[in-house]
Amino acid sequence: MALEHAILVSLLEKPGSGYELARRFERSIGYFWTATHQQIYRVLKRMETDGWVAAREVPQQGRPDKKEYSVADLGQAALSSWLHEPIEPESVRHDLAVKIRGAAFDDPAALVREVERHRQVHTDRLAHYLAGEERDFPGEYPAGAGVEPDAERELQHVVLRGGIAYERMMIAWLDDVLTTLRRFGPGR
Amino acid sequence: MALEHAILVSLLEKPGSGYELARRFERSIGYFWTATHQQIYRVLKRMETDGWVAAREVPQQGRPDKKEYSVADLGQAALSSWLHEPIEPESVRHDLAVKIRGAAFDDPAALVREVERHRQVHTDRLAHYLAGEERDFPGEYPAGAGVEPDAERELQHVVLRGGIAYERMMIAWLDDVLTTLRRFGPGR
DNA sequence: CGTTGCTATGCAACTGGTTGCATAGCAGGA
DNA sequence: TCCTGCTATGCAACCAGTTGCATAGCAACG
Repeated sequence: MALEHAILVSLLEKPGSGYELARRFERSIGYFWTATHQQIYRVLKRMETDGWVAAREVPQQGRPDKKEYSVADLGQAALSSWLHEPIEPESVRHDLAVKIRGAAFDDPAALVREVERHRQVHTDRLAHYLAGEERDFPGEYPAGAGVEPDAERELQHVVLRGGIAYERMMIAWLDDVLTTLRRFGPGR
Repeated sequence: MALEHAILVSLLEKPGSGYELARRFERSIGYFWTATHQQIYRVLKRMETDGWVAAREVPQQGRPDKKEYSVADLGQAALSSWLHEPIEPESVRHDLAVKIRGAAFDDPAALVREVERHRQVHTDRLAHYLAGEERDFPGEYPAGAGVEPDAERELQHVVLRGGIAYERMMIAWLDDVLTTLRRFGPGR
């Protein structure tokens, strides 16, 4: 399980409340790890009792108070030991691939719309990533010349580049899928 | 949930026992949908009581008997209706991306080995896919000239091409990650 | 003043997936 | 003969993740 660790990383990058974390999981972090707010609150509570994070009541004006969490020493240690133990390359789950192979026993042409919809989602995500890269990492080259560069920033960037590469690959593949599907007439 | 549907597709491609399905989920299907044998047996039993699949006792020589499952009409209908309803583009979970961003708060250089290990796994999978493509789809071109081509075969191929594209993308990205990681010295 | 909507947190029930363990047939080698 | 190993199936307990619902503060709008 890596939700705890994803939360630790996010809180190290910037402390925040459960609510704020949930919002981050809808955006940047959410592109490689998803979690609902219920899950986050539950895990956060467990992490607090385990001493991984410390909570601080923050009164706010114009909105309800919040509990701002930050990483405690135990949490830092837990993250560190997790980083040092090997993990298995993630197991993939592609519903769409199941559908595509299943379409052979139904109506291949009927999948075209669905695949086009997915393609649109990936195109949107790519545009969103590229905008984020433009905004947060302008004028940076993969092989920058600076001595001892900023690790946090560079590593965020390389993860983002991974997202970009993934979306580009998906779009190209979905085009391949569409070409293939369109070779079959309607009906079975 | 798509495990039921993945099983239906697999059984339509070729009927088989729970054990055989479990083995398939370790290979071809397993590359876009994972499942353990326990999960498969449990779901298979439910599918049988729901009338989605039919079981047939097959006595074997030299090994225990097996229950061979094949898809029933209700299962075919269930698959068809699933194929026609839209699904959300899958939520990704990349432990490695969490680790990479987390490495900024620990020791970036210590991740090099782990990333190299992952790169090796993806290289192996790519080789495995390419060998399978060579074996099962020799001398085929993306835009084949045949009229009314074999849907099952072509759709299996396009899914395989997706796997190949994914592995190539991952290898290239992991190289990018390694280059980035190596710019940081050991220790924090 | 009531409604809508955003921030902020949480419980309870359920479903899907994992892990550990158990059983049994049979083959082949030590 | 016993042990290892592969085929084949399954139970029980647990853990992670989802869904539905509930509450509450406060702002802005009509």
